[in-house]
Amino acid sequence: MTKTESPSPPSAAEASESGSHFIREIIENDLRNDTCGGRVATRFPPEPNGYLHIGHAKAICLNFGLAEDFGGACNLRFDDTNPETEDVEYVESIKEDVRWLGFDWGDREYYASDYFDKLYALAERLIQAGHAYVDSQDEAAIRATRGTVTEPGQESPFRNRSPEENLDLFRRMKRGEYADGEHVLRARGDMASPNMKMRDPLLYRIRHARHYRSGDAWRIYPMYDFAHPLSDALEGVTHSLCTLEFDNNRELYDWLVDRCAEAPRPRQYEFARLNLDYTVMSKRKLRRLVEEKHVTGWNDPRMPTLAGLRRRGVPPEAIRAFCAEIGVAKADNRIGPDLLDYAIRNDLNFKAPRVLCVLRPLKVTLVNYPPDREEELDAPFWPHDVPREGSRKVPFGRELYIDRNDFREDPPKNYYRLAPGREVRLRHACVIRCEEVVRNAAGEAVELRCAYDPETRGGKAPAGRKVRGVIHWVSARRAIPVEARLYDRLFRAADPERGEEDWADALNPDSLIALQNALVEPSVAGDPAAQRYQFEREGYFWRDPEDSTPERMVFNRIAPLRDTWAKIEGRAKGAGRETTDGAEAIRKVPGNKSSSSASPTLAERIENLSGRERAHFSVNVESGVSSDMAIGLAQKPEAHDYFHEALADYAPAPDDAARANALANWILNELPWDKIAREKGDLPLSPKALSALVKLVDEDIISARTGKDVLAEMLATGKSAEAIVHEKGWKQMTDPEALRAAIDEALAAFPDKAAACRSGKKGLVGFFMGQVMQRTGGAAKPELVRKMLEEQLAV
RNA sequence: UGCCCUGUAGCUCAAUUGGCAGAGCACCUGACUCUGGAUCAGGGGGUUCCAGGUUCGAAUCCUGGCAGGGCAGCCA
Repeated sequence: MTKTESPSPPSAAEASESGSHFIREIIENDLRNDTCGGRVATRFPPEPNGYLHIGHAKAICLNFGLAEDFGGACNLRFDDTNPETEDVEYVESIKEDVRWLGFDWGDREYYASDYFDKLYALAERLIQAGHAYVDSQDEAAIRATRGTVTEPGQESPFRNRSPEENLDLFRRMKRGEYADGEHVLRARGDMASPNMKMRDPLLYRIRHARHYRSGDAWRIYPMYDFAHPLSDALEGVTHSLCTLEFDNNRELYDWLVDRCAEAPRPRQYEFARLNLDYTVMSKRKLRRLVEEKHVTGWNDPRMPTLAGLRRRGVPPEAIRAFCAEIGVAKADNRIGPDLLDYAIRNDLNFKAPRVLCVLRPLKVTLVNYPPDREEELDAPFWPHDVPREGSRKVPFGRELYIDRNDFREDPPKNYYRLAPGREVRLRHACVIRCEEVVRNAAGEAVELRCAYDPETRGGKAPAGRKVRGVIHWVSARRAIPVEARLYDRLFRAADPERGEEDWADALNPDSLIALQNALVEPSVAGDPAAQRYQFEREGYFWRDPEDSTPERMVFNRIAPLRDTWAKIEGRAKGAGRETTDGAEAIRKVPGNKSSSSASPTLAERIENLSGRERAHFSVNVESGVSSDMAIGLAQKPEAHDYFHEALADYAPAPDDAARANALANWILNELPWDKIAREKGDLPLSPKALSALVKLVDEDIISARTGKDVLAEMLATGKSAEAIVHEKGWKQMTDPEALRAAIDEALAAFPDKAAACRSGKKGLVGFFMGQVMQRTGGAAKPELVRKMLEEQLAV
């Protein structure tokens, strides 16, 4: 028999684990352009002050996955720069979790605390270069002078100390001559920067505290913003991936790397962290759940920690598949628990042998079965559609147990399990009919007296006999009593962190249901502790690694099975079983996407112009451009000047409104102002050169589309429009004969699409436009092509 | 109210960089079945946040708005 788990399910193993996303694209680009030293080095940088959770798994899969995909390596680096919160306990748990997920950091296990000497030396260099200073203001003063998000800060009175004095003070800080908080080392940034992170950020603080690794060697400790980028540089990391909230820190990251590291330098990229519905993910909140005993510990099976998921029985492969499934992007996201369940089931379906376990027993006596008789039925471990072999013997006798849920006194419509007078099949056994219900004083069913049909044993069904329901069961005499723990979402609200009312109030009181009287078939008795099963029709289970003993087995439900009956029934009752009440509503609130607030009218926009802009606006209107564009030009002084220079050059008809508009269009819409501003550069194109280009378009020498290509070429090479058009032979094609040929060619190449288009799929005209433009190297006159295409395709 | 990031199907993401708006999950229907599981086949779902503009053609470019998130720890 093959009961052991196979390494990977066929479906999940194929897909590239880290998917395709913007970071992968960046890396591919860097490799192509050789901007990262021809290699890829990443790192996973946890702070050892808490347990890893499934959100970290996303980061781990990303960093290790990318490194592996590109033949690079991923370091495990502990970002341990805060002695007051960190501990080896966490280091150990983190290492265990990463290993468990299946990643190997080889000998690249690093600690920021191991870099303290090097970091200190870099700090001294920064001081000597005048880039950092010792500030002796107290904490409150520093906070008060930092300004706010809308107001600039003020410079510290200590900001202009000499490098010598700074160095002396810093060294004395290091020697421990000062108390906590007396001085700090700050970067000389810009107290007026719109980015708060650049307002002379703190680099070092005094902390008379014992560090779990460096002991009492240091009295000063670097801040994250200092240690992190420089640790990356020290390790030769090329791509430093972190979550979105560090976006603002990137400017500082670059500032430090620019001053302290050589090429190839690391670069930081940010992605959105994972948010899971019905749970919390921040370390502080998780810690609170533990400390207030809402859960039994960091590894409580309900926790989203990797330790919790592991204890629940979730296979690491399922978590990796889940991470691949959710992707990597920059948009905030919330993921429903169904996706994780899906990943777990998908994995376990191929790994977990099926056995029978009755969760809520209800006695069944087979009245026509001999009291002393007992037999062993052969039952395969795997369903027909899982290509694995193996079976076990299941004891069968006169007295059995079935699940209470599989019997209804008063069955609803479409219920096809057991009910008075009804038949079901016992899985792997035979068909029984419920003849009599025995009740206790309260009127509850305590036993069903049933008749079994010997003709139906071993899966045989006498001709014409159709029994829809199949239920699971165990032998009363031979089944093993066990505890089964059913886990559900920890919170009732989809996003418990949202809203100010105490999130602990949203806890789900039924997140753990411990069934003390469950009964499992005896075949599981000798199995290894890590064996996972599917309890048929119930879900995936394994032994709780903490509480299960051979004498008293305790099973955790890893994930339930999909339950379409529950869905049908829930629908019939109107309300679902669970927590959909307020949860769905809460989920929807933030979305409120459509907002149809009107944008300002033209008049209002003109009204809002400053005096100077208004003057420009008038000039523009006079030169013939539309009000809309006149405003646009007026609001962008560079563009305004550029326009008028170009227009002057575009004579001989300066009063020609069409020409002025064309020019304004090009200047406003096509010139890369954004990029110019970003790179603080000049436009590498004279107004005269542009007006020459516009002239070519106006005179129909080239199409507008080609014009854009020409513009790109001009910006790249600095050549004139005429030269480029001449060189590339980009003159516009207007000859109907030639166009006809290109169109026919395109239509012939995609006959099915042409047919689809003729029969009404209008969108395909665009497709054929693209084809023709491609075939003519972009030279065809588009208006003409479209007209001809539309005629030909009769749309 | 300053700066930054982000808005594509119910959810998570694509869309070869301006040329047919797609996939997985979820949902619905059917088939199969000794698991109401799995599998298979099919289906519904879209104002690509909004409004303008450029273009033969815009999810993609431009302008203006709206919404959500982040930033004012001597945390990371």
